[in-house]
Amino acid sequence: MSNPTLRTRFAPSPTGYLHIGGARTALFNWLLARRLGGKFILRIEDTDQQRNIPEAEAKLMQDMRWLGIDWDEGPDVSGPHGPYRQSERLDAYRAAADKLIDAGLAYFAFDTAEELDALRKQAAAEKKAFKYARPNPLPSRADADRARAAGKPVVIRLAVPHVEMVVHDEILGDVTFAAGEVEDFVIFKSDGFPTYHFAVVLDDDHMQITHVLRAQEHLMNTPKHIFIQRALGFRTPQYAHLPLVFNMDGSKMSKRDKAKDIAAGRLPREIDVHDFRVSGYLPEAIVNFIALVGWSPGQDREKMTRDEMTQLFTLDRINKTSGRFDRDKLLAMNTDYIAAATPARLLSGFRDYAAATNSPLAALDDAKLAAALAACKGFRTFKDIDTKVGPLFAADESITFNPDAVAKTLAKNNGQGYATLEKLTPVLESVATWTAENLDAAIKNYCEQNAAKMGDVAQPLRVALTGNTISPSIGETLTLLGRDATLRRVRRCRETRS
RNA sequence: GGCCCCAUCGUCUAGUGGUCAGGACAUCGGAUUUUCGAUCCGACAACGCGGGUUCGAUUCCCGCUGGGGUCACCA
Repeated sequence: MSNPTLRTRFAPSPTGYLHIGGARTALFNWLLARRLGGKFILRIEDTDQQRNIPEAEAKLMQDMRWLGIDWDEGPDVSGPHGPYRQSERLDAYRAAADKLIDAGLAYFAFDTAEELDALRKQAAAEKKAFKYARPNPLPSRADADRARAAGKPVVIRLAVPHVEMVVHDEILGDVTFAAGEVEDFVIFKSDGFPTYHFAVVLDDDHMQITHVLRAQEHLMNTPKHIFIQRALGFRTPQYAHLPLVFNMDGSKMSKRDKAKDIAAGRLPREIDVHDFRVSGYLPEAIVNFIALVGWSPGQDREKMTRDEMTQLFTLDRINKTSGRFDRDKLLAMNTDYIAAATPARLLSGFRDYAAATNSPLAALDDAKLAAALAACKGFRTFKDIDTKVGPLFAADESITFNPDAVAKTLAKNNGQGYATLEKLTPVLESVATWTAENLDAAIKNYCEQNAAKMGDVAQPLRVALTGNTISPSIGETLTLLGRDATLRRVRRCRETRS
């Protein structure tokens, strides 16, 4: 079952990083294309001059590549149906609009924003739905020129036929809109740019898109798009509207959440793909997780490689129900992926993470880093590595002692912890070969001779060496730190006793 | 408010005209443990309500309720 003529696309507008919801839309389009041997196209929808952000396009592409979602045609790889940026296709949009005007299928309108606003308010006051009233006769080109000369805004509206419209949706089934539901909407803005509706339809036709998978919030736009297609004589692609994804509390996942979290003194939630990268997630875990929000291969399958998903993906297994983004489950999945990753993948994954952050471990060579990663068995994200072993590779002076940790492990019982450090120093100094095994053995031996529990020794040591109670197992910790630094830090810690 | 979509554990979901309604995450309990992770074992937990259709509905139909989306010269 393959379909080489199948073409899907992802068409983000360049307003920032790739949103996690957008990533899912991109993934589903990609999955379908890969499943059926079709093509996946990336197109940049930059018709809103106000909102475009220069860096955004590059970021979007970087995030997609990071997730492993690659495209066959796009702004940077070109292809037979370009250009793949809407701002570079203005002539085509204008020509099409002209054609519609000439055919009487679209017409000029000169209303100001204020006038429209007033009409809408009035309709609302009368509890009626506002529908733009088509003038009769339609304004001529001369009228448009006069309006322009008079400084009025000139837009083009589609003359929408008064007929029922049935949208065939691959996920939702047939959705019917009564005649008159769709008003004469704007297809060309007064700034000379097409609206989204007009541009998508022209682009999808031009790029021979056969399947449009997009978020369900576009469902109400679909009749508009089909009306444009009919006016232009285009065929209609297959539509599939994906269920929405929300926060756990049911609210929209928005970049604003981050600002809200910061304002509330919380750690900002991850919203963009890039945020998850910075938080230390593995892209394959993210891809697996987002695929499962709104889609399921059945048979209780959850863990899947990209290839497995590609084999299993079908439109008829996409759900209609909207979902919530369960970060706990993502974290658990990431933990599993990390546990299952090869040392080499962990290494490359961490390098990737470090490139996007200011990880204190960025400067380590591969051998050191691999050792650090191995010492942290059971970690959940790459960020955990930073907190767990970061202090071991920082300068001695940068170690600050957590007061709670000091109180609990060192100062308690008249400074028992400090006393332990003192007694332990010669033990450590006498370890002939500084390996995790030897150090563990020496410390265990010390515990036995002094009737101490492992925690009584390990915890004071941890605090002395890192300022905190978190580090790999004590032998690993000492090995990663090295003999000299260990003895230095123990001394330094005892000297700081207040 | 108009239009449209949706409805299985707290969450993501599997599933069937007759099932002990399954899995995963979370939660709770226990085990393990030198910290934080992690790991192991166990438990709790769902078919929104009301009508039909049917020998029998969680499953099919209708209504209700609830949730959501959308009503721009944004995409």
